[in-house]
Amino acid sequence: MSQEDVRQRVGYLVKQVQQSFHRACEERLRPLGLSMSQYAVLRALADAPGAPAAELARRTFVTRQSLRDVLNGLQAAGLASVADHPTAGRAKPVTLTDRGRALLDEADGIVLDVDARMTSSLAPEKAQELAALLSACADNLA
Amino acid sequence: MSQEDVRQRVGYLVKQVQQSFHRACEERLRPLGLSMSQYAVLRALADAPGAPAAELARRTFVTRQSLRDVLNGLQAAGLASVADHPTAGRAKPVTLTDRGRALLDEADGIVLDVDARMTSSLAPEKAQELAALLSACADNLA
DNA sequence: ACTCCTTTGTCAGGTTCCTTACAAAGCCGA
DNA sequence: TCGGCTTTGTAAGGAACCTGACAAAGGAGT
Repeated sequence: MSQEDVRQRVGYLVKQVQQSFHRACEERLRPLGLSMSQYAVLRALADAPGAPAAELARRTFVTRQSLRDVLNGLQAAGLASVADHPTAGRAKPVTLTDRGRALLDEADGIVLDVDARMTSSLAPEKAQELAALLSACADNLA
Repeated sequence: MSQEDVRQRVGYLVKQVQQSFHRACEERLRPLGLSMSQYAVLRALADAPGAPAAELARRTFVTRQSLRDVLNGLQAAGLASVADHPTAGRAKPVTLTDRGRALLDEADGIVLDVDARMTSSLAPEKAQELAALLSACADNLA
C-alpha cells in the first residue's frame, strides 16, 4: 500500500492542520464572542457586500442550510442584517452592520496572527509554495 | 495588510482543501454506510487496537466527548466494541469487530484513492514536500 | 496515609453542519 | 406561451463537534 502510515497522508495532515488552526483561532476569538464560523461569514460578507446567503455559503464552503444557522446567530448579535424583501429573484441581500464591521476588523487581526504563527517556521517562498500546492489540491478535487 | 485576499491565506486554503477532501470521501463512503468520522475512528482503532476512547480521540483530533458520539454509532452498527469493565484505571479498551475490520479495508481503499486524486497533479517530490510543509505547520500550532 | 494532579468516563446543553424535501422566482429553449 | 432547469429560501431532523461540569481511578510527592 502506498501510505501505510496515516501520518504521511496529505488528507490526514490537512485535517490535522485545519483542526489545529480552527481551534487556535476559536480560542482567541472567544473573548470577542465570535466563533470561527461566524468570523468566516463576516469575512465573506466584507468581501461581497450585499451578497445573498447562498453566495456566502459558497464562499465559506458550507451548504446554504448550514449558513442559515450561522447567519441567525449573527443577526441576533446585531452583526449582520438580511433584507426583508428580495431585490432580484428570491435573493435577499445580506449586509454587515457597523458593529459587525468593527468586530471583523478585530477578528481579522487575530486570525491573521494565527495564520502567521502557523507558517512562522517557513521561509516566505516556502509559505508561498505551500499555498500554491494547496490550491492545486483544491483544483484536483473540484 | 499582509494578506488582503483571503484566497492566498494558508488557513483559508487548508480549510478549503479539507472541506473538499472530506466531502469527496463522504460521498464515496456513503454506499458503505460509513461516515468520514466513523472511518477516522476505525482507522485509529486499527492503528491502536484496544486503546481507550480518550486515546482514539487524540488520534482523530477530537475531544473524548465528541468521540463518544461516533463510538456509539460504531457500536450500534456492530463495527466496534467497548469492554464492559476497565482494565487499568478507568480506561475501557475498544476493539474492532470482524465486520469493522472488513469495512475499514474497503473504506481505506476509497480514502487512499481520493487522497491520490487530490495530489494527482503534483510530482511525487512535490507531494512529499507538501506533506513536510503541512507537518511543519501542525508543529507550529502545537 | 494523605493531598494534589492527571487521566478517563460520562452527562447535559448548545452550535455547526449535513441530507432530504418543498416552495418560489427567473430563465430559456421548444 | 409553456414546460423544464437552475437558483434561492426555508423547514425538519439527525450527526458530529464543542464547552462546562462532575465523578472515579491511579500516581507522585510530602
